[in-house]
Amino acid sequence: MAKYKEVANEIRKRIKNGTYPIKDRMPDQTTLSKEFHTSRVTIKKALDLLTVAGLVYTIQGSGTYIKQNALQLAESSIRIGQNVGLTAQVDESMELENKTLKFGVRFPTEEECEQLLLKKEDPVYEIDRLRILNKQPYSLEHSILPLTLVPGVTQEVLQQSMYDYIRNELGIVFGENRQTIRAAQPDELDKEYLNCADDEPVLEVSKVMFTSSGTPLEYSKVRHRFDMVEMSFVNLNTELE
Amino acid sequence: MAKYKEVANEIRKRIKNGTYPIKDRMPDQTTLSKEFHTSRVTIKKALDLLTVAGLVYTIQGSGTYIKQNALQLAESSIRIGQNVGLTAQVDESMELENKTLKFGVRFPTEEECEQLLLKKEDPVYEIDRLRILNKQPYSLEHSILPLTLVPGVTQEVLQQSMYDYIRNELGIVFGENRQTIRAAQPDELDKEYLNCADDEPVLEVSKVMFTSSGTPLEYSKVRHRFDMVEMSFVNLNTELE
DNA sequence: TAGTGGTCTAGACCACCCT
DNA sequence: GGGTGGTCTAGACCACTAA
Repeated sequence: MAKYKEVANEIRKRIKNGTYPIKDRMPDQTTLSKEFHTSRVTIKKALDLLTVAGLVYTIQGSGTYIKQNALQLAESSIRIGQNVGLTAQVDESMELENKTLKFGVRFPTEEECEQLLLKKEDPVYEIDRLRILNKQPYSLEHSILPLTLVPGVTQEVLQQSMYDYIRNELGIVFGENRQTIRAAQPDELDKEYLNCADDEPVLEVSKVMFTSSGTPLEYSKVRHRFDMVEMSFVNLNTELE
Repeated sequence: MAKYKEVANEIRKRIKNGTYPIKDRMPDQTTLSKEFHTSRVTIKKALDLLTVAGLVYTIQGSGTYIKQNALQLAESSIRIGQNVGLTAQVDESMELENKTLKFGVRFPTEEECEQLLLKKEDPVYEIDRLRILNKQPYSLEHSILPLTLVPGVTQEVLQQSMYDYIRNELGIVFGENRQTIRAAQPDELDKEYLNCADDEPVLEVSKVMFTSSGTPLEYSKVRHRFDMVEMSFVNLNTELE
């Protein structure tokens, strides 16, 4: 473990246990560098980590201060880049079932070419799955994946986790993803599989997943019953420049 | 402008204009430090910026590489922490009108106390506004703000921008915010003001806005017609650790 | 084994806040 | 003017990759 991460963790502990009281000013960087037997640059890198994590903030010429909501953050598992997820999380006690509705190969549509940076002749998998949580219909997932990037998909893979297969079997490292969320009226599939009445909407999440090298890997649209999920995230530093 | 930011901008330009081709390896850090007449540490800080921005990625022992989707990012205005917003952006040519439906003062509910870290005796403003875009009902906004933090709100402020008032008149610097998005069936207010039919859902966005020092400033719920908005964001580095 | 990125140091100078 | 954070340097060592 790098020293600046160790220092950051130690300071995080101190904030959590009250050694550095909320809203107080922290010891200055020079003092900290002496205490931790390290250079000031290393202290600065540690404090940068905590700043991005939302625990502290600095004012040049004044000092480093603890945020008032630091304790909430120290408790939770929110981390940089990891701050997006379905609130209705699936935990150990829940039973998740996959039902494959469609599994085929075809050429991509124009929209899919654009999203996945493909040519018209690059074949893709088209996969429709119904996710069932505790015997209740949970979501309808429509996924498009380039055949050349993600080869060897089988019915068995679809029953398990597609992402586990991509990560563990194919050795692909995930990078960023882009999502768009909207509310929508239920269509025929929603009514059939999610048991939506005419006036029961769905929350639709479109996502493009990229590898760490920036290659588009998957374009998916997931539809949820409106009463089954909500999406939460933290938006940092809206006042940059 | 700090030197590492200048270097980052120059490298960004080179990626954009093709000096460093997509998916190629960049010159190594030592070479770059000589070219820019600076230290390697400064080059590293510049590359860190570009990494967070999603333009490049590094593999220790191997090199620094350009991401395949770097060009899309270089074009767009997406920045760190700024990567969340309504897709239906309001630009200059659009006409935005505010209609105040309710403007009152009261004590907070239990939920509001929890979200805003208030005591039961701390009074709050309760504000309901209808936003009208190009003569079309756009959103219904319900806001709760602590009276002691945001004093002096007037009808005139509500007609203009509340955030401008908080920033410019009160000198408060915004920090992070937390949002939750869900789909919902229309209620009576939605039907009256957003012209929702019974089967036309709304997209509801709950938000808690914090100051830079981490004090909760505003708790709001905004409801949109399902066909007027969608929310987009970029989720970075899902594979940390 | 050679090349490359990751980290760390000690000291320096500057910009900014506060009194 | 004194204190504090932001930046920068030159050099060093380590960890990892790739051949």
